[in-house]
Amino acid sequence: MERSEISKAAYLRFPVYLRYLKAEAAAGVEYVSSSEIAEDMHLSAVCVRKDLALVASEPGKPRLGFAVEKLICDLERALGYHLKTHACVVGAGRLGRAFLVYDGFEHYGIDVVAAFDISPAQVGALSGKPIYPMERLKEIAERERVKLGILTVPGDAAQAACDAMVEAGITAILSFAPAYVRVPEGVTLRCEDLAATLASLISEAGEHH
Amino acid sequence: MERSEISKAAYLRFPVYLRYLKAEAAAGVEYVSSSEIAEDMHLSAVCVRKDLALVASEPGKPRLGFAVEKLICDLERALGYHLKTHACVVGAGRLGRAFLVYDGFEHYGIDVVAAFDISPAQVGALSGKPIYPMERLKEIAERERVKLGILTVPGDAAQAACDAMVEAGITAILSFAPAYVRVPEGVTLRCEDLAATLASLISEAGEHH
DNA sequence: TAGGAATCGATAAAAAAATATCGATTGAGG
DNA sequence: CCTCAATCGATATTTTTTTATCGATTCCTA
Repeated sequence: MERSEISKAAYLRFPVYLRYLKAEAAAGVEYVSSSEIAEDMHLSAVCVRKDLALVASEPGKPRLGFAVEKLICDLERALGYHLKTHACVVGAGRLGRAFLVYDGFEHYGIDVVAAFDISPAQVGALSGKPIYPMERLKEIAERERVKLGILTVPGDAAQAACDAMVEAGITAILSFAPAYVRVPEGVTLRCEDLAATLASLISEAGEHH
Repeated sequence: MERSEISKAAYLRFPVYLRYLKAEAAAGVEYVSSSEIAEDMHLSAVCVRKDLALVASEPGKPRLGFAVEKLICDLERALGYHLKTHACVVGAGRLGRAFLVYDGFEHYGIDVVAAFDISPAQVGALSGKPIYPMERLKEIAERERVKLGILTVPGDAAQAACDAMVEAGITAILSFAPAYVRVPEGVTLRCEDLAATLASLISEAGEHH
């Protein structure tokens, strides 16, 4: 993949550019310059130019800037949104069910096909998406070629659930469980600590004087 | 605040250390060395030592390492979890309601006091937490000294809701709305694009060969 | 049609962060 | 009680990321 040349930090900015550009496109803007983007997004213009140079399929035009629609396509391609991936939710609590029925994933090439829960009370379906008992995780995940798992169980159940996901062949896990979990080599784990994110936001805001 | 000397990247690692240490503490471990942490967390030992040196109130002991309990306290203090902050949820959909009743925030010094929604159908309460109509946002936020807002509305309502939050005196916003929103100077905004996070996870995992 | 203003992209410099190296310290084992 | 092995913390180096500078390009306007 040629993306290895793209810096990690830049990669994290891409989704933000994408949203910005979509907002501009919706407003009827055809061309946008690095300087404009930089100003609106509170970034340095040079940084924006460098980032865009990494993904833009055709160079920006002096005096005009970049074609918005074109840039959106380039970004989506660079981000891999044109690829289709099956995902599942493990832990059908409030948060898990929110993910299960959230319809915003499809634009990103992600299809949440099912949820799993250890409690029989949760088993059933929600908005047409099935909720299975945990025992069927491996069977369904293999059948549906699920490679991505969203972990939304209580902290004390996190490690066991995580192990089950790995066992089921899931290779990328996004965990919202408030616990430290280990995964074997070859499995990508990202932990989203919502409370910690909030807390860091507070201290960031506190620095604004 | 003396935290300005702490690197941004290190600050992001602190919550992960904290979780790890709590897991160790729960397992009865009293002392832990940088090398152990590094190995378990897939980091460089030097990096861990440097990070811990930033927060540890007393130096680590050669041959033993750091006192786990002590380190937990130091990290929590550095992260500001001992301060109390009031937060509110704007948008009482599935995701918003999940945040409203989530009981994991208190350990981080965050108290979610209420939710707001534009739809009268959502108004009421959930697990003792009130859900008010949007019109009362300013009144309640000011009364309860709410400085932190969690934005969980549909994309097309995001900017308006965000403006209302700013108007109500909220200075830090964590947005889960799939849209690009602008905030005035002095307001801290963090966007959590769940779908984009998932998508980035996929491509990260895809690089593992 | 020609000048000018603003943008681009490339190269270079600066800043930040991660990693490596090394002597000093200290608890454990003989 | 003394040696050994492992850890710490500090300094130095490398790598990564961001910011600055500058000539070339090209679209708008007169």
